[in-house]
Amino acid sequence: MPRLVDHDVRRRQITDASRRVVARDGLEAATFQAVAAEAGVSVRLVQYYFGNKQGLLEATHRAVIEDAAARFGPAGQAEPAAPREVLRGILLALLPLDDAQRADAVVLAAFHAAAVTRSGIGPDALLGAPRVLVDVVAHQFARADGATDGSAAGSGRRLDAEIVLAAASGLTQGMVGGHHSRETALAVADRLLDRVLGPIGASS
Amino acid sequence: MPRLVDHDVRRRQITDASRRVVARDGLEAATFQAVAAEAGVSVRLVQYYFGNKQGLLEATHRAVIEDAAARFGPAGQAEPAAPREVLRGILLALLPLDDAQRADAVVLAAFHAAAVTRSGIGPDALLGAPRVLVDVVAHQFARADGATDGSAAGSGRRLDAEIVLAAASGLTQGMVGGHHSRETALAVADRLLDRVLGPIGASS
DNA sequence: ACCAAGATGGTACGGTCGTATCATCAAGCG
DNA sequence: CGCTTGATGATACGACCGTACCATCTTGGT
Repeated sequence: MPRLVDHDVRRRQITDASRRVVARDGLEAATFQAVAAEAGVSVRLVQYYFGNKQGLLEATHRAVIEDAAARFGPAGQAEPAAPREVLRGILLALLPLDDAQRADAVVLAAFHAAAVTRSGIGPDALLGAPRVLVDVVAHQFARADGATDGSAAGSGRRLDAEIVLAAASGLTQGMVGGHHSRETALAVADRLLDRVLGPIGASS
Repeated sequence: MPRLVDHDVRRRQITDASRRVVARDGLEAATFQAVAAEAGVSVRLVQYYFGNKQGLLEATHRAVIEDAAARFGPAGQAEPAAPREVLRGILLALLPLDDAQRADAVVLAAFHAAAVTRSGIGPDALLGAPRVLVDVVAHQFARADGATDGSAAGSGRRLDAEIVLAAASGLTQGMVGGHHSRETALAVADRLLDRVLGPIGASS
């Protein structure tokens, strides 16, 4: 046939450009023309690969989420790591500590804001994915409590897991908003682990 | 002079309509025509009172923030309330527990997402206002610790205050995203107070 | 060699949005 | 009573956006 090209790599090239545009100028700036210019291709090409704007936006959204999920792949290291270190690793993977993660956080915030309104973005089933982290975090709490089997730790530990995840979310928001530096965010994260894993080195 | 009309009430009427539009359909749907139709006035009127779109958006933003700030006005009750109750009151004022607060939270999230990008919304000095709550919360921790004077409590308590505020922010995000119901959010909030105010009724 | 089909470019069209301009109405004051 | 001025309505204009359509080039199979 004709000039065969790797569609996946082309799509990736375009969604990367789309992510940069959204992170820099917001979701409403992610127009066909802006994305095409950022990717160095023609408008027609973007249209060719993603059909319409919703397709482009959904693919962009999915790309960001998949990247974020991939950050937890190698996190499942040798289990014998101390629960506190595992939790700390999750926190570090959640927080926008470098520029790439910060950009992703901005893009996710934009999609999240769009998803809760009827603005064309779907009910955002993907963004609910971090919900599975509740189980992972609660499991680490159970390990810290010395529970033999995996589950059946009191529901309080599930609440603690929710606290950790909510704080991570709020901390992320504070970091992209410029209210928290990397240093203060890490200090808060460590303090959070202190507070939620028994009172070992408690108080000021 | 001519038909004198209360400009403040007219502006309020229009910003209220703008808030409804943003909460329902997102920030990019807050067009002159949509806001005018929602408020039941002509497009020219909106333009007359706010000049250009940035003026309308800034006024809308400010209106939401002022409403949120007003929610903390009557909160300064008789100081002798127990620190935990004061903190709980702050949490309840922060969380979107009714529909109006939920709508405000959605609008604030939309503005926040727009503010971190170069999408016309200013550097969002207003949204940083909740930062003063850090002092208030830290002060309650100092009271709970039995510090005689107001300040000078260890910096650890400031970190605890950051934890509480970050968790409130993340919890808000989880509620508008549909991941938390009112009940589970309140349960997490209470558990958070347990965790951060000494280990009184600790563990599961 | 050539042609079918995939990949890409160019461009036109309808719609909407922000804004500016022109026109009209209403009311208080001299 | 009429005029000045504030408040409101109607509309026009230029820009941009999403999308559809038409044209062109490229390449692999026969």
